[in-house]
Amino acid sequence: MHKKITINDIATLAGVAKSTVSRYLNGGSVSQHTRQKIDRIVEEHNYAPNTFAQSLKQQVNHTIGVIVPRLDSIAQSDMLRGLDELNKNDTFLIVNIYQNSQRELAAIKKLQSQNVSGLIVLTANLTDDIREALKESQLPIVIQGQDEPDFHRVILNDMQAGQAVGQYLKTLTPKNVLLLKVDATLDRAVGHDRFVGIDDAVLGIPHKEVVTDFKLDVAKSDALIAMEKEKFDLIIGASDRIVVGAMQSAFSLHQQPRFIGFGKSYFSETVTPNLTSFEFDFFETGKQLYRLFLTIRDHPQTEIQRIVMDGKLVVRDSTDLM
Amino acid sequence: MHKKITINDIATLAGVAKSTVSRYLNGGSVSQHTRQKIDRIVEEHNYAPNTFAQSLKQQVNHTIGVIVPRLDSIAQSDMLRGLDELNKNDTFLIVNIYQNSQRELAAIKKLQSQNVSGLIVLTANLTDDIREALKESQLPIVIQGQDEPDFHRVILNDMQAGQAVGQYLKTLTPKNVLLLKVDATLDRAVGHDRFVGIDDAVLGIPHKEVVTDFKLDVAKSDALIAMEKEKFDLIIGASDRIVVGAMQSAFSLHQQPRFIGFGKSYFSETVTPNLTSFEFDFFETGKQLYRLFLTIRDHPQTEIQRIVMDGKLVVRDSTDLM
DNA sequence: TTGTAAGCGTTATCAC
DNA sequence: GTGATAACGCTTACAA
Repeated sequence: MHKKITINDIATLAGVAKSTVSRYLNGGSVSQHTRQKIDRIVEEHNYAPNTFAQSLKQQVNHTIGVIVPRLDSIAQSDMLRGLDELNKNDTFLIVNIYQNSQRELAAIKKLQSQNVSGLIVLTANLTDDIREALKESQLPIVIQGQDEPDFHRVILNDMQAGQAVGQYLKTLTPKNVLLLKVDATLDRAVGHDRFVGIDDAVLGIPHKEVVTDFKLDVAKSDALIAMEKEKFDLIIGASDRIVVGAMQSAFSLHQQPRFIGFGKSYFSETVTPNLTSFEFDFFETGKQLYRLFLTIRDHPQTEIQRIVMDGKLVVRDSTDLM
Repeated sequence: MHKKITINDIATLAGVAKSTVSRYLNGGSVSQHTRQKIDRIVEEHNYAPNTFAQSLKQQVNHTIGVIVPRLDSIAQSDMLRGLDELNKNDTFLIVNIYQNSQRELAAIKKLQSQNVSGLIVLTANLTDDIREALKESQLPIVIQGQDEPDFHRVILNDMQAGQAVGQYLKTLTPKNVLLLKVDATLDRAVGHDRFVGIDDAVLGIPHKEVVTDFKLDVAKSDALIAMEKEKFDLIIGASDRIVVGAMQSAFSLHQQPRFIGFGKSYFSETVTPNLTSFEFDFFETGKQLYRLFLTIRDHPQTEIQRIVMDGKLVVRDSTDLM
């Protein structure tokens, strides 16, 4: 209702100097008497400090830019939840760049011009431009995704993931395995690292490899083509979404192979049968990111940190039912 | 690398007054000569204005607080995408309140103290506290969700949704219908409005009503109990998630009823069979929200606006296949 | 075209 | 315990 009240207004209303009000607000020593007067006024007018003036004066602010590649993913929203979980005094300025590196570059620039006090980048793949822009920045920065040697980072142990799935695969004694991969040059962690252990495990087992795409439709039709030619009793996809595509193709072909996915998605427990999947704890990953960020913000000289998050295989009906 | 440079530094480096630099930056008249000098310096030092000082001076800023009830929902992320789509100069400060009204109240307070220039609230249900806090605020505010008469708002036409599903339902000539509702006192739009047309349509058709919960597990077990007692050939749920729960129960009972959901979710096209669902265009809803916000921000005296978004029934395999 | 100076709301220093 | 006063970086009359 009332116009925004300032420290100055309070001072005149209380008949004191603004510096006294400031002291009052910041817990300095104030006499009983003035304290009460100011108390009343602050209460009544619902005073809130002007954060711009504060930031300007104090030369610090508690806004952290968070760049996310997308929002419609459980991985991203869980990581954000992890950030929120540990947050006390910071404000996260979340920018969705819609998996577009142009937008990402623009976001970095814009966030810097907004004087954020640091950057948490959840995007996996840094282009040269972006890597450059981040390096030039004097801000504390933490990234999540690929294993970039020049940055403080929290990464997922995709190697371990592949090993675990490889081990498990053997216990299923499949007759013919279909591997749905993605282009390793676009996403090394997923396209390459995740499959090292699996490639090992399928040696000696009949199998076929198809390079497909993260999109559901593409994966679905690529899988369909492969499954029409020969029959598989185990299908492993580079991501849950890819596997769901394959499931739909299987359904339409009246086939019932077993399935293994990766990631942790909205799907694993809603598709039928529920999907066996190697899952990472993105919530915990978010917390680690924030901890790491605080560390390097408060100790700028810290040497480059690299935190690796392990995951675990969650066995559900898609490999268990039949 | 370099410490942050200010307008003052540029001025001394260029040997001019800082007001000249300011004029240069804001497109005022500057001579060829000085322009070039300043150009060089700005370029070289990668000058970016201090937004705090700017906002402090200009008494305006372009940060809009956006309160979302959750992030792991296609509805929310599509609305946010709608906001981004139309955005030119604003910065959205997104706060996830995790469907917790305590957090929501805190978020409103915090955003105000951060001097945002307005609020876009995507939460459906306002508690008295929150309604109060929003009313007291002198900021431009737009809400999405329930039909709150005192606020500028964009709402979904849940009445129309129910009518459309009711119409369609009749064409399916079901023998026995299961309606999975939610508590109307908690969410009137979903619990009540969505079912008006459906309740009409099932008059004269055998049917059963169960009040369940938005959570997948709860819906699943509530559906299971009902489905064990009698057999249904059509199941309608208040949300897609609820229907997915029912689908899983049907699967485990080896039943194959038809299904209709509401909302637009990550599930509709990943479950098998794909789900027939009444869908709203949340992307468009987000755009409308932003348009409405700009209108009321720029014309504070505008009378209360109410925008209604229609949706449409998308028929997929879950009612079509058998 | 350019410079001087005041002021945005806050904090901090330093006399009183 | 209190109150001038300067300063943070920027914009904006107004004067030169």
